Amino acid sequence: MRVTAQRHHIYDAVNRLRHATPETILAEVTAVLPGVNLSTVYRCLEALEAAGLVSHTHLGHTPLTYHAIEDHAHIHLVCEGCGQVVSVDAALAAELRSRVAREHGFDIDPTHMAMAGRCSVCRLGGRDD
Amino acid sequence: MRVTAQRHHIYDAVNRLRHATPETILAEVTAVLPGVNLSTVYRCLEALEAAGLVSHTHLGHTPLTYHAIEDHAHIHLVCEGCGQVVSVDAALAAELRSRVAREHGFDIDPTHMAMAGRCSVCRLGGRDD
DNA sequence: GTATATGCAAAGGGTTTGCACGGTT
DNA sequence: AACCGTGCAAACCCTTTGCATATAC
Repeated sequence: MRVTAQRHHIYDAVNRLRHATPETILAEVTAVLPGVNLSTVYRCLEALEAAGLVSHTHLGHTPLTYHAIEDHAHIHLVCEGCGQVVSVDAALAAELRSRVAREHGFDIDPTHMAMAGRCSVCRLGGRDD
Repeated sequence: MRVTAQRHHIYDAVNRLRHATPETILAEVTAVLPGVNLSTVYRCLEALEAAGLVSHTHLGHTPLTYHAIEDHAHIHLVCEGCGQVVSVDAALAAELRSRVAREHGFDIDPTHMAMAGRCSVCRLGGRDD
């Protein structure tokens, strides 16, 4: 894998940002490397992911989010009320994982897609949307 | 809520199809009601959902899928190898739900977003994608 | 009769692709 | 020198929106 300035800075941006989207990564990288293109960001992220250096999570309605591999061991909870993203320990899904594996032979990765729900504030506040 | 032929047929199509997407619903409805428009499908689904008659699930890379409310009590597992969608009882996530509720005050709806993973076939077959 | 749904066409957001140029190895 | 990565522009897919017409109430 070739080392280019773009890949380097994109990798750095992912490590620096929380819930980094291609757009926020582009903004971050452009500050130090003007002229970078969005499609380059997409292609670099793909390459970095194939190389096992970053990974992505689907949050739902928003664009894909990327994060460093080490940050990966949590489940993302997206509040349908306020959109807030809460991260919780992936170990909380251990029992679900083992039961699904046992009963259905399916190996779940609970970190790859967020789970929807309602945060405490929206739940108590009765916020509908 | 007004009862129109479109809404009626779209509702029927959702009840008939599995993992109904707006496109597959359109095809189904067009067969019996030619000239229906995709945007009508989207708007009707929105109305039916607001009325509590259908609900939708995010499967990941694919378009939204709609289903009848009664069918709703399962978690969708999407295999990253073959794309297969497996449905399992939502009760399997009961412990995860209560722990997250207790520890984070967050009320998870495990049915709204699918969970990614690998089905038994792809796991054993070592399929990468 | 009036408010709401529909069809159509166009726009929108996120992501992917084709191609020629430039940079890494 | 060969190949891979980049910038640019256009295309792509899914979804939403504006507007005039048609329809349910």
